[in-house]
Amino acid sequence: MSLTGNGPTLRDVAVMAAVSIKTASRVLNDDPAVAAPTRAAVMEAMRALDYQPDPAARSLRAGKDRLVGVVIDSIGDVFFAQLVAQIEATLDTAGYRVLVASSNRDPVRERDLVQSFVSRRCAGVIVAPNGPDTLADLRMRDVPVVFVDRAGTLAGSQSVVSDDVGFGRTATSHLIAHGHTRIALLSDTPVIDTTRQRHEGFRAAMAEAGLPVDERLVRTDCPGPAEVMRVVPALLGMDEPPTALISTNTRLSLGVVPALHQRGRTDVALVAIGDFAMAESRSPAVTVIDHSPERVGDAAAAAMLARLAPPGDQPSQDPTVIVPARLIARGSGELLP
Amino acid sequence: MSLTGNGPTLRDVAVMAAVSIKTASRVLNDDPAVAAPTRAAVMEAMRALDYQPDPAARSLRAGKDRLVGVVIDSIGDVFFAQLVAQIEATLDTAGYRVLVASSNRDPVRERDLVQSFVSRRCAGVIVAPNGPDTLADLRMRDVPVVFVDRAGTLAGSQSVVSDDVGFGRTATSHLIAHGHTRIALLSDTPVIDTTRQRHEGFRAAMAEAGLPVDERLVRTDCPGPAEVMRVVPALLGMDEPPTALISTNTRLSLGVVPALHQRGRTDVALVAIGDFAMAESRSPAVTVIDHSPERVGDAAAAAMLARLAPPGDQPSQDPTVIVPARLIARGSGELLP
DNA sequence: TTCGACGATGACATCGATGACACGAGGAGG
DNA sequence: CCTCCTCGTGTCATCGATGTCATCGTCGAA
Repeated sequence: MSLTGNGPTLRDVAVMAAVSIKTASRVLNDDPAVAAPTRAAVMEAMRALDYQPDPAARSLRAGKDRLVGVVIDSIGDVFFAQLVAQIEATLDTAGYRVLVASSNRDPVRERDLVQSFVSRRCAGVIVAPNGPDTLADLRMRDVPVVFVDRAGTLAGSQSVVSDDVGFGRTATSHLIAHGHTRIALLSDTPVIDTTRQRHEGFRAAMAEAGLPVDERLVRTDCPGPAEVMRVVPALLGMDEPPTALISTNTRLSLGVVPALHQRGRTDVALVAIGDFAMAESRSPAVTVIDHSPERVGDAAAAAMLARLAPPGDQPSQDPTVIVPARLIARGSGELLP
Repeated sequence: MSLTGNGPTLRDVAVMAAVSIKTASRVLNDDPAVAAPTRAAVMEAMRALDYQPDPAARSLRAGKDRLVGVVIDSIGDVFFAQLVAQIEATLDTAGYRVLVASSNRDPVRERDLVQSFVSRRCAGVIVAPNGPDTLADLRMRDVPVVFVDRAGTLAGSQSVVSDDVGFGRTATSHLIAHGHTRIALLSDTPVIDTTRQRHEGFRAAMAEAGLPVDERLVRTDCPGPAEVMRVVPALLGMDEPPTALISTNTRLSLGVVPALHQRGRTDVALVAIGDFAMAESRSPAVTVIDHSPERVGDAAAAAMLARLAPPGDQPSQDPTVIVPARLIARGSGELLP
């Protein structure tokens, strides 16, 4: 009597087909060394019993499971939700299942989650890292790791990131091209890799144009929409207020847009990094830099599948894949000072 | 030599502590029948080796895994993303991991996913069902099922849904109270349970007010924002156009709002079912009925944990938990005809 | 005719952990 | 002083599948 009350096992299939368990297992694994009639009998039995292999047993014996762990900041964040959706879709075609967990930006939790995924025999792990070397010293059992959104450091791993420097640079030079010289940058802490790089792009573009950076306009104290709604009025109330704003991520845009709206400031130029729902239907419509979660997710999943493929046809990829920037001009970024 | 190159096993711990594997296992499972010094020695060994139990082996032997499968329409959908985030957070406190998969509204895929989760020995499954009886005839092994968002039918299961009839009724009577009599309902197909119930609430409110329902204003042909953007102008172009709109879900609101905006129609009343980012910062701000994914998710996870608790302290809950409606008046729903 | 090769299949151990049950030591009760 | 019981612990089988190696025909080559 089965403890689990579970469905039929390979043993049941074997009995019904009058072969040994091993032979049934061979059929299950497409082992060519099975005579055609035998194979047919086994397959028939599997169908008749509606047999389904037990992943736990397989995983235990084989040491691998068709499972990919995904650790991101939060599954509730729109960007990551769409990222995961795409990862799931791409991996699904290869028969992999997705285990998700939110790190809440906590490097320790991130580490623990990855370790637990590895212990769980995940075939691979996709991680949005919170800082450098978060995964150092883990017993990785050669489980392939792909970092997304932010580059990670780990021997043999691969990163799929966006062109964050390009994001910052493109947004900035777009505004400069429209005559702006006092440009404010709204961002969370530059501890985050992507944030730092967007800053870098901003400064590079300013330098290239020979413009000075007023540090009072570089705000790194905006973790979320609530803070932004306080910071924007403060900026606009300065003696020499900025004529243009750059919102460095979608979460912040969700604060910048209402803040401007509340004050009826349709004259302040704005470029948002990361597209968002209804950006098109504002007045003016919001110019954004498309930070497509789908493209990043698809690239990450593809990279993972490549590493999961049987060794030999390893495409030996670049250690870092960069998804490029794309500016979508809609009006708010084209306002003149 | 281990096939997996994995970390230490219980055997290693046992050897180091100079006890049998079984005793080590007892310590691991908090079996009281272990002498204090022995327990201490084993724990010390576990710490020293940084031992981590193998979920696959446990799951195989015990027939259960600390994993809860979640099957929703799409993890990319904001509503479900937040729902899952909350589920994850609540389950995490009890040490459960989340396995997610998107059904894409396909009942067959939904069925397969649930079956695969059950075969995988998930301790429980949370499902947003796509139609009645989608899970009939599955070998469920007594795995508890909790349906979310839409009620499901399955012996012994539980549903956590929103008060969808109430959503429809509240939205409608709110508009009626502000003098509207020609109210258009924008929705996707009433095959979806929640949609049907919102319709029901709409008709009930109309009937209670003694108002006739003009069937031309009841649009069930809006699967997404794109269609809505065609339908809204068509409605407003009628001989006797509606003076108020009800958007029955967030996805549609993302089309209704731009559609009205494009035409500068700030005079049309609107109540949206489901809150969304920046609903507050429109002109007029959008009156919504808060369809809080967090509350639904938390209730679902709590219900699951209750069923997962050791039998005996089963709180014998209601088969259906209903999260109530809450209208947030912001302006657009209070416009007069 | 005999032997080696090969094709098809099965017996058995194994992955890491837990359940059933047995066993030895020591204390209580007759 | 001898049972009987309890406590702490160990032995063995088991969960469901797969790797290793043995076995048994059968057929072609010497």
